[in-house]
Order: sequence, then C-alpha cells, then structure tokens
Amino acid sequence: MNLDNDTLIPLAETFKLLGDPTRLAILVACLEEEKTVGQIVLQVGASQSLVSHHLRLLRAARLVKPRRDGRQMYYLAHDQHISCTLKDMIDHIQEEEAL
Amino acid sequence: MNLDNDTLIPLAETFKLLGDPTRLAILVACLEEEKTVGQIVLQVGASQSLVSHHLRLLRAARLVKPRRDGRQMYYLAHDQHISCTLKDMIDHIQEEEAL
DNA sequence: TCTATACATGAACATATATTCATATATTAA
DNA sequence: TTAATATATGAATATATGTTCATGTATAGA
Repeated sequence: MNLDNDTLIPLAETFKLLGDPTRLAILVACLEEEKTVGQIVLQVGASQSLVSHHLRLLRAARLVKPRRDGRQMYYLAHDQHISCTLKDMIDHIQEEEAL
Repeated sequence: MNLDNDTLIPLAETFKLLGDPTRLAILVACLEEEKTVGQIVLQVGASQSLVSHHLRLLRAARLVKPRRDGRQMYYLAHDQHISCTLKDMIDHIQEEEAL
C-alpha cells in the first residue's frame, strides 16, 4: 500500500475523529439505528453541549447523517465502512489482549 | 454493536494513534515489509527524532514489531487487521470524495 | 580504547483539542 | 405572541499532543 498525501491526510483526519472516546461512543450509539441527540446524551452520559459539538465534527466529516423531525434531530452513522473499520480494529485489540 | 468502556477506550486510543498524518505514514511505510528507522525517515520525510518518538508510541500499542539487527532496528506493522482497517477507511473516504 | 553510525530519549514549547458555561436558534404548544 | 423544549454555537480554559533540540545509549569497526 502506497499512499500519497491527498489520501493520507484525510485518512488521518478521519481516524483522529474516532480517536476520542466520547466521540467514538457517540458514533457507535447511532451506528445501527437513528438516534436523537437526547437519546445519545442519555446513552453516552455526556452533556448535551458536548454531544452537539462532537456531532458537528462527525457531520462535517460526513461520518453521520442528520435528519430533522420537528424539534428533534436524528443522527445515523453514514455508511457501512465505518462499522467494518470498527470491527477490524476491535479484532486487533482483542488479539493483543489475548497475549 | 454495543461496546463497554473496556473496549471503547483502548479502541479510541488505537484510532488516535492513526490520527496523526506523520505517524500514520510511518505505519504505512512498514505495513508490507520490514523497514529500518533510517529507511522510514527517508520515505516519510520527517526527522529521525520524530520518527523514533512516533515509533515508540506505535510499539507501545503493539501496532509495530521491532527487531534489532546490528546497529539497525527493523520495524514491521504488527498484524493484518491494521491493513484491513486502513482499507475500509480508505474506501469510506473515496466514497465521500466521489460525492 | 576511540570513533563513527544508528537509534532512543528527556526537556521545552507552541499548538490543538475536549470540555464547560452561557447563550442563541428552531420548533411546538398554549 | 409567549413559553417551553430540543438542539446548536461561541468563548474561555485546562490539558494533551506533535515537534525540535540536545543528548544518551548501543553496536560495529579501526
């Protein structure tokens, strides 16, 4: 695998977004089903403000897709590569833990 | 997918390591074949000191495996989940770019 | 032993980042 | 319109992080 900077830099930026535990938890929360901000706040246990800030970054990177319904905003993880990426990395971690 | 903190936190830490472009380039450099620190320095275009600092972090997370041969240290990316993770994420980025 | 080469490490620093607090905006109900 | 609810945003801040510079350690050769 040989990556030029036009691939490497956005790749690193995307990984960086997954590199914060709160933000990663938010992404995982809306991985399989659409969740409102309020639901995410409850599930993740972070403040509403913090969740919104993180959602903004995830939205900007198109890692989640927003949908408005009345006063509520629903968020869903954007495509299936994300869950594949997570699964691969979880496999890696579990292999390391087994040692 | 439902992750407890014992999985989520190491997962985020690992992603964080891939989240710096220099460090990611270092990992990619030794993804398919063992490379000496000097070779990585040349390929990545960062200082020797910086490369060693990053390699230390990658080693601590067992993302690379070191081997000494005389004065040289060879590094190799540790297992195949890493390249799968990279490929998945590259696919994600390329889909986004296509929009 | 002395020198040179390859790599590692500690301190220092500038910048980036996560979080909080206060406040703003949008939508619904009264 | 007014009040209430759901979410977003800007400023401020404490901490984390990437990078450099100087120096240390390990190995090989003379």
